[in-house]
Amino acid sequence: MASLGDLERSVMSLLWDGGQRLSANEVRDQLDESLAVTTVLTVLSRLEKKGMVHRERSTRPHRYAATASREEHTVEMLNEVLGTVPDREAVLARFIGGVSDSEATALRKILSK
Amino acid sequence: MASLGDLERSVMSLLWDGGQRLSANEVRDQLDESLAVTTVLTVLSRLEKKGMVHRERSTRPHRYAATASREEHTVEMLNEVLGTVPDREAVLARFIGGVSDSEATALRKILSK
DNA sequence: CGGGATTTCTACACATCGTAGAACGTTGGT
DNA sequence: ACCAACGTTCTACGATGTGTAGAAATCCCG
Repeated sequence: MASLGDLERSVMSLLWDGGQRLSANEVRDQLDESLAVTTVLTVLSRLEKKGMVHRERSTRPHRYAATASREEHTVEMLNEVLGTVPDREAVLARFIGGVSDSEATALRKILSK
Repeated sequence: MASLGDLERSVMSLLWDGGQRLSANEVRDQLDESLAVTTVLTVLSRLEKKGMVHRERSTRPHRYAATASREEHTVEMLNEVLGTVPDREAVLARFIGGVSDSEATALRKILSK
C-alpha cells in the first residue's frame, strides 16, 4: 500500500529529516533538481492521499508535514513484509542470524529492558 | 526491486510451500483460478527475469523452482526496507518495542545462542 | 479591483502487472 | 517422414502507478 516512487521518497526524506511544515516551494528549493512547483504539489497531493503527509490548509502557502516519523513508517513497512509470510518467527530467526555482532548486542540490550 | 504483484506472489507461494520443480501446467492446476497456461508461463518468465525462480530447460515440460526459500527471500526484503533508512538500529529498536511478549522471548532465545 | 502567488485540473509518457491469443517449436506414434 | 498434440515464445492490450508539468481556477495584497 505505502510503496513509494523515487521522487516521493525524496520528498518524504526531506519532511522526515528537515523537521516540519514545509511549503511546496521550500520542498522544491531543498530538493533543488529544478523541478516545477506543480510537480512537487502533485507529489505532495499523492502522498497526502496515501496518508503519509498531513496538509495544513488553513495557512496560505499550504504547509506539509510527515504524519509518521521515518522510524514509525519503516516499522510499518517491516510488519507489512512480515505479514506476507505464514511464519513470522522463522523469518525473524533467520534475519537475526544474519546481523552483525554489534547489532546483535544492541538488540540483546533492547530486549533485556 | 523484487516487489511482486498478486499473481506473482501466488505463484511464488506455491513454489515455496508445495516444494519443488513444478511445470506451468501444475502451477495452473494448483492455483486453479481457471487461468490460461500462457498467463502462468508469462508470470513464470517474469519471475525468472527477476531472479526469483530457476527454470529447468532440459526437461520437456520445463520445470520451475524458487531460487530462494520464502524465509531467505523475506529476510532480503527486510534488509531492503532497512536499507532505506539512515539508522537501522533506531528502526529495529522501535520494531522490537512493538512485538508481543512471546515473540520477544523467542527473540531473546535466538540471540542468546 | 488587478495581478502575482498558489493550488487544482488535466494530461502525457513510461513502467509494471494481469491477462491471453497467435505463432512457432518439438516430439511421439503411425 | 509426417502429422497432431502439447509446450513455449512473441506480441499485445487494458489497468494502475509514477514523474513530469502546462493550463486553468482561485486567492489575497495593495
